[in-house]
Amino acid sequence: MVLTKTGRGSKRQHLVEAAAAVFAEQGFTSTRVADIAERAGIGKGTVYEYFTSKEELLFAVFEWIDSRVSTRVEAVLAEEISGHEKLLRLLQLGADVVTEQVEMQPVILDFWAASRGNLLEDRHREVCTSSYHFFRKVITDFIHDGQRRGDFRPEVDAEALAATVVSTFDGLGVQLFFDRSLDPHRITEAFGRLLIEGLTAGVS
Amino acid sequence: MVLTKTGRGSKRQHLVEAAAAVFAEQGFTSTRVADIAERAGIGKGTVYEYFTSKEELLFAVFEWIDSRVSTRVEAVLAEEISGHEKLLRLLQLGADVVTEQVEMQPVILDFWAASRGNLLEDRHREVCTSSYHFFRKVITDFIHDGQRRGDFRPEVDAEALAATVVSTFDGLGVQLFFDRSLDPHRITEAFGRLLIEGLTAGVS
Amino acid sequence: MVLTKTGRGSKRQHLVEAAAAVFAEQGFTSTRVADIAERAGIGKGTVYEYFTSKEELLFAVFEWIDSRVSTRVEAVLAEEISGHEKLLRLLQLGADVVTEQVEMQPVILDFWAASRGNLLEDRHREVCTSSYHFFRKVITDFIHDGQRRGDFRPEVDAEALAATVVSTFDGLGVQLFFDRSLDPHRITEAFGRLLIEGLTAGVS
Amino acid sequence: MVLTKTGRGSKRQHLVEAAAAVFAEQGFTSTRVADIAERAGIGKGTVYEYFTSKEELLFAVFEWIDSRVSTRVEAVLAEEISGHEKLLRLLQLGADVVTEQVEMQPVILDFWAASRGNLLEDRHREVCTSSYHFFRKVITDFIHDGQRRGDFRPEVDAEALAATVVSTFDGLGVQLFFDRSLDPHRITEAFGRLLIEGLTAGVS
DNA sequence: AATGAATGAGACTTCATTCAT
DNA sequence: CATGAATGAAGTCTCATTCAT
Repeated sequence: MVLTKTGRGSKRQHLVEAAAAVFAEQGFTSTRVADIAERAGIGKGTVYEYFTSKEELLFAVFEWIDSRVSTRVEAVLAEEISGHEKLLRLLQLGADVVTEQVEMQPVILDFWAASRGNLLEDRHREVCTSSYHFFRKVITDFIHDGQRRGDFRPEVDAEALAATVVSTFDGLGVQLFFDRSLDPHRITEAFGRLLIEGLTAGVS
Repeated sequence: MVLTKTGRGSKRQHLVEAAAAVFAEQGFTSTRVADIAERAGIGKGTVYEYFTSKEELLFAVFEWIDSRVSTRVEAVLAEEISGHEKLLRLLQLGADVVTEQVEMQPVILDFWAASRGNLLEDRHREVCTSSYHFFRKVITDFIHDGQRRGDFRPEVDAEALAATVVSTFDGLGVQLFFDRSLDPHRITEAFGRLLIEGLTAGVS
Repeated sequence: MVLTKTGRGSKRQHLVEAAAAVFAEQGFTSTRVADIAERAGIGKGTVYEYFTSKEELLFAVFEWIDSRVSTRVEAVLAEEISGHEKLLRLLQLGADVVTEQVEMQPVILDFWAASRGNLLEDRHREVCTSSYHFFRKVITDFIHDGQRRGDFRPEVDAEALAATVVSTFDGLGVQLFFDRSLDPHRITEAFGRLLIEGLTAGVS
Repeated sequence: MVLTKTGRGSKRQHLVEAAAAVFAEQGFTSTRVADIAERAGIGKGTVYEYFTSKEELLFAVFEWIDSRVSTRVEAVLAEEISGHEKLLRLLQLGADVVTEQVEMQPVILDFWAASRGNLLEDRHREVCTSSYHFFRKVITDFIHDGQRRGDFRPEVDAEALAATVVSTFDGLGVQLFFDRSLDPHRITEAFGRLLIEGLTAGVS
């Protein structure tokens, strides 16, 4: 491995990605710290130079996955396109993420599940909650924006709809993980049609 | 404990419910078989008279939870009410279930998560897949029915919508588990409005 | 099973034989009391009506095996034949027993092994010791008899030779158990030639 | 414990010897891995750094015992002495080994017994068989040698006699273990006289 | 006498974590 | 910084034995 110019940060990141891969393949519980170290090409003890525990690594992996999605979402939001266009792009992104991340899904399931019977239970909840907050806020703001501009129907319950959207993609990720015969883009399209209609129906 | 007249079957069920409670509280991994036995008021070894492993118990719990929902869904489907009414009742049921089952949610998360790195991985997937199949079929049939009767728009992609509905409630269950500030009925209502509009817009 | 007229004794014996068969097949440690009960066609709890423990059953099996050999040995001793003839018959019997009992050998090995780390350790030793005593005495007496009659050389150490004979057949049983390519009759014949020569050389 | 200069290999050997001692005292079944660790002065988990299972340890102990005898036998064979002298030395060695190893005998009994009802059954058999092969071959070769040189009678069945010798010492080990009143040297002497006579009688 | 459901002691083994090098 | 040998806590599961029926 040639990581000469890499600083501490990137080695940590290297470890996060190795952990993500192994967690995804074997599941959190079945993964031994030694497996991660091996995958990362380092010694078992070295893992503890970067993370205080296996669980901490799970947090880091979850946050990494989460941040990658956030980044992509923010990129779409920053695009200078119409609200309608942006909605389509966001839905498209959701379908893409769900599709690309099927193999990473078990890590998310592990993170969710690990929240019980654990000293870090509260932190789990916080991380999840704040992630949900972020995504809901993005969508809520987006809807409010559209409503302000007169693109979306004003009577729509933006918060509730945002929660629905987040739920749908979350649930789709799970469902797809277990049943690969599903077509996320087709499903997203159907959902998108519902959304667009619901948001714009009757609007000029 | 008074279980005098209960046969072997109900003792098993008694155990399933004890396990469900403990799994929900402590999480699958943190639960020791002894905890379940204690909760059920029996000896540790007795658990193995009814289940071959702790994992088998998780299966049983999941199937129990799953079947309780199925039963309620089927009860609604059997009601002699209009398609529109039935849709509302199903959504209502979804919100109810999600609300009532928040405390059971971790068991579902555990079951999902337990599917990786496990000899029973395939069985996990099968159980999940067939559960999804069932719920999607229920909704697909329901939509098709409505389309046949002219209640719903014929161009709607029933399968995709069914997957959406299932995803939404699955995701809502998760989201609610982490963030109790959410109001599932309000969210369901917003989603329901979308659905109804999407299904019936433009239909006489 | 038709055991109508059989008294308690024969049911016990029935159990001993069932245990012998299962011990021989699976080894003492790997045998569960339930296996024995099943083989005997009775309930698991019933075993304890006849034997106080699994170990007690092992004793009974060993003693049964041992007594069957003793009986055969005594039958040969009772025959009215010359000392030389009798010696041949005894050797023949040894080879036969070893051959017939290969499949029972593991029970003997289990019994020997079970003597350590056991509350009944002393009893194990006693049973083994007395069995050895018996067989050595038989041979010692036989040699002394022959010496008295002038058939065998008087300077032969009867006790030591008896121990040798017992050792040889014991060891042959073990060796044959592991290596079925051995021919016990051929080996016994070679040993017998040694013995006869050693006992009779130089005697008229 | 001062093991500073000892490499990994000798630590393993240290463990083998600790295991041998504990197995001999308590028997394989009654020995807990923790007992061995304690005797070796290491942690329980450390045992598994060197051996994959308790059974594997039993193999190692058996092979160690076996190899020690082999080494001594080979040393005698390498001595530059007459065939007759060598035979005496081998018999003497057998008696010595049996005497010195009485306390180790239960380990051998355990190893023999452990061969049944076990996934490693075949390996048990192989190890025993090859040990027997070795010792029989040593004796067979020795007899053939003597026959070639005209020291031993040519009509003697070398293989059968070799099996007899091995059996005798095996059996003597067992018998002595249970009955310490026996004198192995006296018995060996009696057996030796038989052997020598049988091998050399009538030869110049 | 016969049964088998219930029991709980007990042991192997795993693996996250530590720490001396 | 890096390592991996050492550790011991912890938990699943087995099974001999009991005992109410």
